[in-house]
Amino acid sequence: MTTIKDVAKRAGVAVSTASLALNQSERVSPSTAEKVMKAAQELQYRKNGWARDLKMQKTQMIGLILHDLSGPFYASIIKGIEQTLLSYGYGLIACSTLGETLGTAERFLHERRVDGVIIFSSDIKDQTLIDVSREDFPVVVMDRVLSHPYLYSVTAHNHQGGYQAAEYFIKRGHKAIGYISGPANNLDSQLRLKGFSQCLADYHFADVPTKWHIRGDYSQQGGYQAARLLIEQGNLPTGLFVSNDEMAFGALKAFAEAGVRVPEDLSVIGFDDVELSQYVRPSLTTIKQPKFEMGSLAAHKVIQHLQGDAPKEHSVLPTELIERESSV
Amino acid sequence: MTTIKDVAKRAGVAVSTASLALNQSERVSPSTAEKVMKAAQELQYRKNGWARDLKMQKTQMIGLILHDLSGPFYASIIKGIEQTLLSYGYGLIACSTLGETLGTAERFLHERRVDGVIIFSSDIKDQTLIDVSREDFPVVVMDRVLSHPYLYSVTAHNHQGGYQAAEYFIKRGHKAIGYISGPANNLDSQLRLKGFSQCLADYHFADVPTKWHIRGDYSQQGGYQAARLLIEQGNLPTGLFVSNDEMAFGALKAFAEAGVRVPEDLSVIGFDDVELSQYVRPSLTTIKQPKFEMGSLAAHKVIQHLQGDAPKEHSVLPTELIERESSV
DNA sequence: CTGTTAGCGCCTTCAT
DNA sequence: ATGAAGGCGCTAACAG
Repeated sequence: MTTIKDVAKRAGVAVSTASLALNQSERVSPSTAEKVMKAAQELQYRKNGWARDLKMQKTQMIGLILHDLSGPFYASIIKGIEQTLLSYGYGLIACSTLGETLGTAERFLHERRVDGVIIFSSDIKDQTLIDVSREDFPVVVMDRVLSHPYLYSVTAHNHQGGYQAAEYFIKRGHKAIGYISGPANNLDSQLRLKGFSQCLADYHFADVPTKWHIRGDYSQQGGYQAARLLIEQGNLPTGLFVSNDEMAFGALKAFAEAGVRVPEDLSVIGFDDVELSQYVRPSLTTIKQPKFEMGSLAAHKVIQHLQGDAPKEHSVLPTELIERESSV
Repeated sequence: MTTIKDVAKRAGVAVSTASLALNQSERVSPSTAEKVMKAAQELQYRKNGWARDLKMQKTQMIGLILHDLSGPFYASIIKGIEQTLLSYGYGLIACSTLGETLGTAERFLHERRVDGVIIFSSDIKDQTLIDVSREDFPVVVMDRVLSHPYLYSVTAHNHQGGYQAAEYFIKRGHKAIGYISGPANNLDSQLRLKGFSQCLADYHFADVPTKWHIRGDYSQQGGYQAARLLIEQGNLPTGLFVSNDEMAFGALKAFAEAGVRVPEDLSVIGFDDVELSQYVRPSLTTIKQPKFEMGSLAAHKVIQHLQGDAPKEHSVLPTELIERESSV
């Protein structure tokens, strides 16, 4: 392992000089600079980023903790985060909390390996986040709202989104309305349901009967199975709100297989507006979350905090119903 | 920023003792251990991961460099990598090469921030990989094949996959065959095309005429536009091979909109077997890459190398045609 | 069982 | 313009 020392020795200069040269400082003569560069080249020198960070007391990197690194839902959010971070000269490194053990995520959280983190994974407990956030380690959550110093949140207005879905059904004259919800421990899902029920109540409709309220897990398979359940009960609703697009895709598959026509027999509304929503057949009516903006805003908050600018604690971004072919 | 020194002082012990206690060593008496723990608690001590890594000369983390952190195609690969890494006690951190600047990716590559890397992004040049790989920094590429010490590769048998697609069309009696390829600089795409053409030649078919060979960019939009182009030419082929599933989704949308019936008027075959392929309508016939295995194998190679076990340099995994509704 | 000492690789005053 | 020395936070001999 060749270090800056080796480079200095080979170039015949002091370590400090080598350091300066390697960092393009002006304070070193062109000739020595060149010598150093040449030596570095010859020795295949690679700087050790962590040693530098240790000295500098910062990494210029923000950690992103996701439940599932590759969920389609995260796509735009990540882009939003990445772009904003980049514009401030920060890098993004991501990890997931998929495996039982929180491995890497823990290390980001507990070992000061990044300058701040953005979290979108309900696998991390509230208490952990509270414990871990501090003045020089801001935390932004995107899947819940937590009030604590150094802890910020950016979420979509899930309640509103649920409300919009219900209102759509009501205004279109649907009477028989069903709901496929997300994981029980998931706050987003709870809020969507709450908004949905609220709207039903506001319009003096009965709440969704339990036989039409199936719990899913936000996966395509889960949506498929939930829809199968609905189908096997006979007697389908005419409007079905599925609390995320992925499950909606699974549900659409199940309906297609069972010969249930969407939207003729059954209108389906999803949630998220994943890119693919417009590509499935029938294309999916859905509640859009402003994902790119959410990501961008989350990144802004981390950076602003790091720069001492005290950003707004909680931001809730509006949702929007996007009508496509799956509903009528 | 509270350090281990502060903890030691507060607990009234030496730094080394504190270190031992904090790392659950047996060599420290329960009573002192407790004192240390208590002090750490009170001071809200967080260990500094980099300092530890610096000392230990390893991070126990592998970097994953993707073109686009959230492409659906990566989903299974990431799971494969993650699971294997985990079983060896390694963590995974990922970054993308999306923004113009390779920012974080560069830092992984050049600054020894991880113990090894796995790469699936054609944004990184061959030469960079060659320069950067070394005995104590193994590199595994998944989007190309490179021969160099400390550089390993895991790919799907893209040539074979292309061949399978063509053979399917031929055996089903298709005479008019089209092709939507990927980005020009993409090796995978080139191989798929080559395999496809090879098969055509083997069966004494003419190669795909240029008017039916459209270049895409592996995105849904790209696939959509490519298909539009095909449609506007009038005169469609009866069999269309699209070199990845994402583009195929876009193409299916274009065909649906234009009233081209799939598979009655036109059979479509994709490539990858992304999870969603089975959920779109019509579900997509596609060439499956063993993504999970590929990821797992890539991870194994990094680890094996790190453990001094000299893994096989190149691995090419077989593809498989999965027939669904989009072809006949 | 615990403390002393010596770095890991790097950057940065402070001299020269 | 360059060099010497100190230290970031941590761990690991080596003594005691």
